[in-house]
Amino acid sequence: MGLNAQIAGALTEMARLSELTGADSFRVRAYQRAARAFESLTTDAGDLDRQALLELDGVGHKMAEKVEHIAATGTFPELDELRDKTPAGLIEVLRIPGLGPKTVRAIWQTLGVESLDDLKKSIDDESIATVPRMGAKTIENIARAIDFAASAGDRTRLGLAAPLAALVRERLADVAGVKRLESAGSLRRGKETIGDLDILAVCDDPAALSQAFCDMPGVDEVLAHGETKSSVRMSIPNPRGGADARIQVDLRVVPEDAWGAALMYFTGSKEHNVRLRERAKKQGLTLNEYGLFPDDNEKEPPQKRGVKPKASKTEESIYNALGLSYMPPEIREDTGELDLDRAPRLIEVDDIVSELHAHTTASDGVLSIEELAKEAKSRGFHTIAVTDHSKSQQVAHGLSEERLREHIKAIRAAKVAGISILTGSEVDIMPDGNLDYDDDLLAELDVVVASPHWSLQQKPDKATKRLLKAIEHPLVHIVGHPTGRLINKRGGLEPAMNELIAAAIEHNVALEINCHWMRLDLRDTHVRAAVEAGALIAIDCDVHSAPDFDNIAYGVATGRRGWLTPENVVNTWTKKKLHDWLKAKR
DNA sequence: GCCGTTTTCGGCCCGACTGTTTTCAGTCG
Repeated sequence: MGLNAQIAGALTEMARLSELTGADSFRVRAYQRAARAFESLTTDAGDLDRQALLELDGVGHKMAEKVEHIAATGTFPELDELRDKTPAGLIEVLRIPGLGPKTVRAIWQTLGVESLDDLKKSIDDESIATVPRMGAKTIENIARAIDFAASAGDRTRLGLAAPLAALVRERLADVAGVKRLESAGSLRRGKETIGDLDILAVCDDPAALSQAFCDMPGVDEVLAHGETKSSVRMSIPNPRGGADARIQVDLRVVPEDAWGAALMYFTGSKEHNVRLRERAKKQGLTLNEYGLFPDDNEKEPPQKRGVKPKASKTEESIYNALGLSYMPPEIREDTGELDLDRAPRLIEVDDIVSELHAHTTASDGVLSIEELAKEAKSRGFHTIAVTDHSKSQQVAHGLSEERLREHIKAIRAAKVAGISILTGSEVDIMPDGNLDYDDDLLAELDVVVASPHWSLQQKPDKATKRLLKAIEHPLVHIVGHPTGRLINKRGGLEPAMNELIAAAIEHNVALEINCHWMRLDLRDTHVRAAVEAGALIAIDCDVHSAPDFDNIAYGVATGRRGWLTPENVVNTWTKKKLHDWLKAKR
């Protein structure tokens, strides 16, 4: 684990433990905010002096001192003190949906519950009923929430959540009187994993919509069933067989006039919304999910008193009324976007006109060279590169030198009208940083994508050297999925990303955003660092079959989360510009 | 614990829903 992650982890733990011991909520929020600053920090915190630490959002003198402690010792005195006082098992109890710090604290102090197992026992022997405000219904809900947490497991990956959300919207769109329907939440912000799905609707007959929602196939539990809000739990079939994943889906029906305010509110992020409401307040306004209103300090909310909002119908009108330009959902994370005079023109799916990382039946793909090229052509691309695996990837039928030479001939012979087919390889970066083919063979290829596939548990300094060596190689164009992580499965390499980015700029190499929803590698925070430094980015689908081209949406979303604009993305370039860049390395 | 174009102290976003109560505490987003 890198230092930044370690700092973020320690501060998050501090926040959780503080909640459990009854610290005031503003102090808890301060720890959470500082933790987020280090989560998204792309320089190594160890390289920052006191002054630089203080410049981070949400870091003051006391926090900086604690951070320096963590860097030196892995912990800090206040955290150690709280760890001594608080059972470690309570953190997992806190993760059960519906159980907050107050309740966990109560069952801990009155019953001595110190872990999830203790909690289950207290339900079984009914001792939990002696805790204040603990009625039969609450106990029943806790029991169900424990089961749900066990079966839901990790957050759902974007590539599984997005199709499910589309399916839900499709079903609801058939209900009479539905006028608007949109996914909100972290799905709309394009996060790599999703906690629960939020669907927002406008409908003439909210009751019918809500009923249809709760009656959908796949719903196995209804949590709430009202006119404006309904919640269900449903299963996502596992594409590889085995146990289904479960996810909570919320439907909210809102008034048409408040659509923009509601969409903004339910899209989040929470931190972004908090900042917006603070900003509104400073301007003598108040912002809620019904609109932006004049702040008259009345207790009753303005919309209930018939006060006319300054803005509410569209998100753009609300941002404008606050003196801001429209913010694309992907950057609404309170990581500096609210300081912008104008939001950048972010990369879009339609900007992508080439694919430089694709496999055929020669290694582990299912398409022939021609089929691949035709599919790419149908997506409006001017160029497709055929980059099958290199020889070390034996499980993927990686190509020996001889087979690659034959393959090059076959690729050159293939013709599909209207698209350039380039020869290439996704060549393994060996653990020592050498490549899997000799230079004279690599020099024959139009495109070289160098990727790490194994030995992915190397120490950070070794991983950095390994990847730097590949970047410095004069024949390499692109470094594919640079960390090799698999979301929710494998952490992958943790190289010093800033060094890689600096080297990539120096050696005119593009770093890949691999679009597969299990990878999304580079991840959003890495992209942000690359964008700030001005590095080239390749957004590629790592195509193995035709539907893989659709993963482009996830890669583009990841780019947008990193504030990526089209100019530095090689896949947006014209054919001439792209081919000139490739040839410059030959 | 952070922060300052009203403030170096005294604020720190807003509302819905649920379940427990009988006027509200806790959780969530």
